[in-house]
Amino acid sequence: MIDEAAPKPRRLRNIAELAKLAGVSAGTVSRALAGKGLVRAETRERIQALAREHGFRPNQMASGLRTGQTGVIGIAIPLGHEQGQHISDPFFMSLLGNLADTLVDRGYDIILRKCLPNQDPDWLDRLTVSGMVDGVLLIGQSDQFETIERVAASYLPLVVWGTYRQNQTHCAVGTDSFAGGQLAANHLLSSGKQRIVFLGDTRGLEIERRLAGARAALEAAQAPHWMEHYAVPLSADQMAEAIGSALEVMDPRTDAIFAASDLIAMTAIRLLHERNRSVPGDIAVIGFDDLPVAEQTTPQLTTIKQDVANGARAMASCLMRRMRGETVPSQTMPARLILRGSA
Amino acid sequence: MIDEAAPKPRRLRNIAELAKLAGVSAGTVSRALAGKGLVRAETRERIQALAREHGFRPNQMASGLRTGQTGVIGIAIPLGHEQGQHISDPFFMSLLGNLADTLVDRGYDIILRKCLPNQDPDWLDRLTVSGMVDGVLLIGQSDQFETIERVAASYLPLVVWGTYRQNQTHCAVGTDSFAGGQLAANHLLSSGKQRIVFLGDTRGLEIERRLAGARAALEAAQAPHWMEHYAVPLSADQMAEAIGSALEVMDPRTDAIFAASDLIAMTAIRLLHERNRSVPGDIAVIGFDDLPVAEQTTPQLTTIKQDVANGARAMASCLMRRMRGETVPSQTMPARLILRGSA
DNA sequence: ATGAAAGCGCTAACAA
DNA sequence: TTGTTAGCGCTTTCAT
Repeated sequence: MIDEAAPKPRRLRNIAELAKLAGVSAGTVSRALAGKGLVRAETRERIQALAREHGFRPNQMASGLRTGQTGVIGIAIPLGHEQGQHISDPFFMSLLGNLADTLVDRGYDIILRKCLPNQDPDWLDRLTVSGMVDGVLLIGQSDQFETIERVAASYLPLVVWGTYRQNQTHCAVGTDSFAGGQLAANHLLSSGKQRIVFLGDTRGLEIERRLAGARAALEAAQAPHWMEHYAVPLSADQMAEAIGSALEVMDPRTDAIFAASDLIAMTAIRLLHERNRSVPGDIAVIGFDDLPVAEQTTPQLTTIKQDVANGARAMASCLMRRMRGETVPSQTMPARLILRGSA
Repeated sequence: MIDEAAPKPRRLRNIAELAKLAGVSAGTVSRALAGKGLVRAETRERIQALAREHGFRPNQMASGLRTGQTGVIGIAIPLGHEQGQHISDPFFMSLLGNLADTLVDRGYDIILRKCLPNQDPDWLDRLTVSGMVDGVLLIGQSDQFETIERVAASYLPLVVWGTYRQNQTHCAVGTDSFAGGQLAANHLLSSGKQRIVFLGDTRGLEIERRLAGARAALEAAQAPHWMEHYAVPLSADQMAEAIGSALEVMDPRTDAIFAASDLIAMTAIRLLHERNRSVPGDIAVIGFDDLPVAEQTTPQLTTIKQDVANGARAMASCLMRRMRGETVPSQTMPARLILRGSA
């Protein structure tokens, strides 16, 4: 049998080949595929049908190069002081998932990058000037405030999840950590707790604000009370150990723990159980984040909720506007107390 | 003051501008920046210093277009039958984190994409022929086995996390789900449990194999026993409801639950507690995945461990070899029983 | 409505 | 060792 009938659907390599097949010029194909109205409807549909049939899609690299737009947003997770090599923080993961959703809805692709500022001081520039992205989202400030400020001074389409400081250059979207800390401490105080231990690594700006908020609440309250503070790493394996030793070292009269994250809170609850200390009877535990798993613990976790869904949308919308050249101010999302069983 | 002293560090837009600044040609700059040995050491270092000083980096789009290599790997999460719009499954997230680590180590960037096959049958081709990626990793097969097979037939650099079926074309790396199911069921049987309920959506290939393995184990055992099966969605909000109603409907003599994931297991344990059924006394619960949180529940979760770290490394290494043109076979990672308190 | 041609920024073959 | 040049695949004036 002669292969005259076979349409020979060899993979089309570029617009020119499709153009030859359609008997038109490359320019026309480009216009047709872009769906612009500058092509006769009949021609456009014929070309689109042909493209579909051959599974052809214009090369995004070439089009990006030509137009100066890539259709890609870079999302970077800076791991400065954090010990672990892994992107493990479930809150960050949840934020990432929400960002992915909202960016996809807006037609953007995502380049995901884990950055290690200690090994590469240029981590942020590397992304912004790579030519691969139209804008950059940072999940967390880590301990890189200065670097972010420097880059933001000359690179507009950059939005960061984290804390806003007076007069900072870069656009930050984040939960009101200070208010969240106040909320947590006030709740503990109003349950009659007075001796609070804070568990978290305050080298992270947000964590530091949570502690500051709690301290402020204690000072505002007219009662005998105090607060201790122990640093706890974010990486899963070292966390339990650090919390365990904090539990050993801390004042035995401690009657409440304010954990900088739900993960820390959950681990603390487990370790307290192992030591036969009841929660919240002996020691109340309050977390931060309100991860989905906060409902799954026993007792269920009382915590300060960060609204990731709205946070992600806010970040995306700020970024879009900055990509258009607008200078958008930072934005703070409210923190909310979620009352469950642990405090 | 005249600005003669100011080095006027205007942003360099391309290699040509840097070349002019260095008094060499664009070609030389390109070679110098690539670190190749075809440039006099002194010249190379001078150029590199200049680039560093001005924060210049070659445009990756242009270089990608020219070389046909992008240095980017696409990671796609297909959500076919899954209801939720969100990339929420913590096991997938954990795999993603590990993949990110190992790919970064190999010098690759990652394009992350959430795919909705029901809304876009071309979801996979869109990524493979975009020209944006050197290879593609799929996190899960969802219900897209046929589509993956079709694409894999003509696109070599594709590796999928999931199940291997006899004679399949595409390269799959995954835990031995069948063996994992056997392991789980045999453990329950050996603890004297006989009436097992399986909780999970068997439209996912891996889930289906876990159930099949458990069934096989039951049949192999010479004992009176049976197994029921209830579908449970992956999305967090609907999961609890589905499990709750399963708990209502199921045979009251049920003495064990085999959950298709740790998340399902944790939710089941919580709901059982709420109904005053003790775990594992009244009902044993065994999970699947061994997420970090499996240690945090009360009681701690007995589960079947999937080795994500090695799984991610295996996927990456298979992909690299396929990108070099080798045809690499599928790979199955062993499942392991992790004994804790819940079963 | 369509074609021709220039050029986005880079790399690599070829020349010198 | 370095410079020159062609061209990766696309979009977009400018002509027609």
